[in-house]
Amino acid sequence: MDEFDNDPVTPPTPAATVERGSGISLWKQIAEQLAAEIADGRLQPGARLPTEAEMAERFGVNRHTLRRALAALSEGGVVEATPGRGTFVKEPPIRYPISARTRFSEIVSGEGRAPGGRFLSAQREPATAELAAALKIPAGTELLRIEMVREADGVPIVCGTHWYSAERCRDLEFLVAATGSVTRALEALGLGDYRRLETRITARPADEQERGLLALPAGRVVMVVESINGDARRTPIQFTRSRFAADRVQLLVKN
Amino acid sequence: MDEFDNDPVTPPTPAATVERGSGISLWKQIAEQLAAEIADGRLQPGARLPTEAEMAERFGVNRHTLRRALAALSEGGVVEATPGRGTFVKEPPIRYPISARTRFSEIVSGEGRAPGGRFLSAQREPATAELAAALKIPAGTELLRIEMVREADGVPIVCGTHWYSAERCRDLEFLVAATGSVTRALEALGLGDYRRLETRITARPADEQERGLLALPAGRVVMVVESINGDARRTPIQFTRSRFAADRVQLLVKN
DNA sequence: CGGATTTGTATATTAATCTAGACAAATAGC
DNA sequence: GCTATTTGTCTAGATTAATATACAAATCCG
Repeated sequence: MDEFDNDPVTPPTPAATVERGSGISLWKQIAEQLAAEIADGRLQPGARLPTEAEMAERFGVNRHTLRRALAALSEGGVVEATPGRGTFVKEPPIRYPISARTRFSEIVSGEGRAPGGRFLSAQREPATAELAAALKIPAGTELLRIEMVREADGVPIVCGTHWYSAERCRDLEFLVAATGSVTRALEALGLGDYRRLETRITARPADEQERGLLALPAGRVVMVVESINGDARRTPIQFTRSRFAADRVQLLVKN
Repeated sequence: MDEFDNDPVTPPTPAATVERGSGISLWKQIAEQLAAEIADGRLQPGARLPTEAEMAERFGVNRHTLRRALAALSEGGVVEATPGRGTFVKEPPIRYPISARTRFSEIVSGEGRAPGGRFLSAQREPATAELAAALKIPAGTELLRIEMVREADGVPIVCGTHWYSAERCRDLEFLVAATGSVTRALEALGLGDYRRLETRITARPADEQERGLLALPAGRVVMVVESINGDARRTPIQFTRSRFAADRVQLLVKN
């Protein structure tokens, strides 16, 4: 038998200990410990961490030291703090593949989250030169413009503008409102099999309207994804400009 | 193709870099890097490290910082520094099993090192009470006392005193001197199959004589191993008191 | 609205880490 | 033995990490 046997001399501490003078700074030790708790699921995404004061006491450390640990985690996008509310484990970004056949609800479901969305507005307007070129139609042709916000588990992910050549889908706006799904509305019109023909991606700070729609604090970034979608014969039928909340989505391009 | 391709933009530095403000102190980073070099064989046991000044420059830190890294390694028994000579990668301790059949030369050979030894002296003396009890003979019986030092790769490992009951092996001392091996000398006397009957282990600081024989600096420790060895019929024929240099040997007791 | 809670920010102080330079002590080679 | 080299030790100062308080600002709840 071992001299130390199995005697539980050390109390079964819930592992909230740091070691001073070890060559690893306290904030780093704390950050690693919290990151581990998040990584192995003891702290679920969306969960609220104890208050800074509580954790500082738990680790036996000053609140400022603990805050530096949180700052490191926040830097790495692992947690997010909001004044007055607390610090929360960040939801992992949705992995959003940009492929020929890309459907929001399928992707979100595939990530184990509940897809949703809001229909904002629909109106008719003439095609600008850019839209006309993208859709290969004469400039000034009347288009149907639809504004939408799409959500996962109730949090907005992307707001987007869709333009349809109006003559090809006269009742689309009503169908979208009725079914709540662009995909299903298009299916009803026999255009269910649309596919991406071209996609352009860029990014910039979210403007005020986007921050409102996506519930983003100031300074956050949106990824702007413009795509031209066509039917089975690769004829352009739709142009979309979507703005994804960059810290909630990771666009995935397979090569 | 990746945007960064395989262009070797960063020069092929021999990995002597440290990161400031990373939450890990410089000395720790250096210690870990050196330990890695030793662990993966880039620095062989016995090899001399560059001078402190050189390494300090290589890592871009002050000599004191580097010294703290070396202190940590020295603490862990990974390196050893001697003034005026340099800092050396420590030889790993010989694993020395204490079993019924324990032969120095076999053990050292088994560790891939060259066994050796020096015969120091032989004299006859009467048995003390302790020796008499161990060998189960009357107190005062004349014993043969032999002093030896045994080495591995030329570095002394253990100095030992052996007592034999003189009448059973009158010419042993000459045979040992001639063959250089206790084992072979005993074999010549038909006592080759001696085995450990009992072993007692303790430790203490090395005295002056031991430090001389084992080339130990002041303050080092010897493990004192007393064993009673017997013949095939378990009759005691030999008592030994060996002093192992504690930092060169690891005694191994299998259970 | 108003109070309680919680994160954010500022300032000052103490402790740990790193730097700088000088010199002593041991070793090796001539 | 003498000199150069290398590790050991000391003192002093600069930089970074951590602590201690205090208060502002945002959020939540009744």
